[in-house]
Amino acid sequence: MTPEASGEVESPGGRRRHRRVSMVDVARLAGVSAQTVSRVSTGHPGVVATTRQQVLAAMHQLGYRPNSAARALKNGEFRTIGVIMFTLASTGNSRTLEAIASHAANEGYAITLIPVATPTRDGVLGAFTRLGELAVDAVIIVMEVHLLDVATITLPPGGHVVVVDSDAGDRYPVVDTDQTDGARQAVQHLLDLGHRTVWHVAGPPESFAAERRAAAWRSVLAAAGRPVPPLHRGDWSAEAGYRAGLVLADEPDCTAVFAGNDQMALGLQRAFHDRGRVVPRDISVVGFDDIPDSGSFIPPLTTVHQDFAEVGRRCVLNTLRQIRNEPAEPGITLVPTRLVVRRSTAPPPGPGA
Amino acid sequence: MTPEASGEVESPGGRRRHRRVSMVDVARLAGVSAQTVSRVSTGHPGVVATTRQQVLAAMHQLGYRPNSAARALKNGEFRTIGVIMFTLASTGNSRTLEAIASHAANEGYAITLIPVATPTRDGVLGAFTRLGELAVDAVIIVMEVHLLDVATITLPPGGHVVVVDSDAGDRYPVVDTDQTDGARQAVQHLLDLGHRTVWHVAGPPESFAAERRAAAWRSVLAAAGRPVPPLHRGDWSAEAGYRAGLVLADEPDCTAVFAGNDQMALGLQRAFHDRGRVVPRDISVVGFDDIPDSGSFIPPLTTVHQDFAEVGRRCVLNTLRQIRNEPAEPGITLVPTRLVVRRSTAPPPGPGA
DNA sequence: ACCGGCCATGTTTACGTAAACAAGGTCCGG
DNA sequence: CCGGACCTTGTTTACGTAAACATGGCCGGT
Repeated sequence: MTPEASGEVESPGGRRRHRRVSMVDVARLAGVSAQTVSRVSTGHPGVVATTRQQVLAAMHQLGYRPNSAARALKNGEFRTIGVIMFTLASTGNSRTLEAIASHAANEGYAITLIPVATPTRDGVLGAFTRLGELAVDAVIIVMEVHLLDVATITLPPGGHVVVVDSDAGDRYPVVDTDQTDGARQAVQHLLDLGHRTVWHVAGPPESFAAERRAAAWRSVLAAAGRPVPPLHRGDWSAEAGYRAGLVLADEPDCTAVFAGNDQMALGLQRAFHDRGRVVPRDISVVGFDDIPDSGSFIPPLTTVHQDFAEVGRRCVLNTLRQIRNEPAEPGITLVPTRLVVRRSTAPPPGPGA
Repeated sequence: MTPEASGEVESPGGRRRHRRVSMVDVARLAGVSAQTVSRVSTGHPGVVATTRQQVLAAMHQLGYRPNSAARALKNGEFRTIGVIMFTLASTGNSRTLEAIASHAANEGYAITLIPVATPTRDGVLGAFTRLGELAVDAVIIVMEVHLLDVATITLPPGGHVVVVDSDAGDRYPVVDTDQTDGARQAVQHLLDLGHRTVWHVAGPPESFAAERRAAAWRSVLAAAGRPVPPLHRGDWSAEAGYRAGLVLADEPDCTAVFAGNDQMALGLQRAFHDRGRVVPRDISVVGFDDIPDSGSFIPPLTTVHQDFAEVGRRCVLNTLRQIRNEPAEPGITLVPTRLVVRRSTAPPPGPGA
């Protein structure tokens, strides 16, 4: 409650820009040189214990904090990783970001978030242009949309880039969920239950993830010699899933649907409910993502669990390897998925029902 | 990593240490002084057009990018805002962060994300300790949990702080959704439909938002002279809502429930569905947040819409005012809410059912 | 005891930028 | 035709830190 508890060297003239405490101030108080303060500050060995204590005491008394700008200028590194994201609205992106941030923090790195508000080519290029002058040592690009070829983008400083959820050829390391295997598990699960085939409501065609899941769906059906029903498209939203569901509900031989994500699965379930098609008795639904709510859908959704935390962890790992000039995992790092079976899937209705 | 300080590995065969292009390099190429390059770089007036063109050409040719560390050191400002968040898992936090990031970007500020992984007192204090050396001009604290009094926290550099969704007394400016009015609208809507009273499933007691919503719920009922049913608690999760719903479904005179957020409302709906209580015929449900999925719940959820984008905008506004030493909006800035009526609410069942 | 080496600490310097000051040129009025 | 205001460009300096180099004291071996 006291606005100024311990009156310090703070200028009494009001809110005047009080100069920060620097190493020189600490050095003067401790009776040593600035270099010794630097050694203590960086944990450098070769400072005798008594001196170290004096310096630490002086630091504490003055409230000394290292100036990261000066450090960055001197060392040529910012201990900061830039993260470029198109939106935080999707569960996947925000969970990945959270994992990136916390793992980076563990390694002593801060995260600078670079939002690309408008997912247009110009918006992206503008962000990359400004990137060069950003105080970052490396960049993680979370690009779920292939608006432009990542390989054509100008390099950020130092050329340290890791790409998530995208396709960068072999130019940059890529970390991604194993979309293909996840979709395979989903479709296989439905086939194993006895469904003749599986319908698919895919995400938008500009999404890499949507394309991979759709391709896997097609290939599993083809491999099993099953007919491939017409593909339905949504935009990841529950509303789009609902619209697709209204159409699918009228397809008499549609008994199993693999939705591109959980939100569209939610819309599907509502459409089937509205049309009187009971899930899973009449029709089975599988989602993708395993968002926290999906266990509380009506009925609880069988879905493919994505390990966003692991994706974030591997991103940071790869990024730090690049920064340290260690060999990064080349090519693409795939994070495995896991099918979570709940209550939205069942064998198809018997023919003599 | 070995802590040995010998690590001066300057491998001559390896790739050259590609030193960054500085103003001096540009100056040399353009045949001017470094100061002139600086003037062009900062858009300073007083450089004749022909000279400016030469400098710009040289910059372009060399791929010059200003070194933000040197700028920060010189100017004493980083053009960066730190954002402290406890979790990105909640819709509200990630949407708020996104709005903060995009508005800050519009003003030429970057966002540094500071995650507090463990919401313990030590975790928080640790984050604040490290804060002092972070390259930020101001800090926005999104603290939905009152683990410790914000007022007791040591000041970040410059003392520029804006708090979201919390209670900082009058020490720092606060921006928050108008929780009280939102909850009032929800409860009033149910009373207006003819319900005798409204039950409430609140968020955890350590959440400011949960407490405000519960208090408003109580006060509206009291003002209307209605009985106040026992309070149920959840942890914001759909699963907690489900558990509360199983209990409430057995309360014969429970015809209307106000859930502390949409996810708990989702759980409530599933519990009522499992218990054969039809929403909204037998029982009405109102949520809070208006997450994108809530329009696709079964039935579509009536809920209180929060304008997270506006919260983020006001945060940045207030923060920049502080940085610029302009008078900030004092006290608390409340962002209004809006009731979105969908299909989970209806008049109570008639007595002669 | 002497010398060489090692250890703790001090001094110098450079990182890239931009404010402050300096210098040279132009132009206009008197 | 000269003085001074103004305009463009150059030079100096400082921001805070840490590597590189310098210094001086202590200790052990011969």
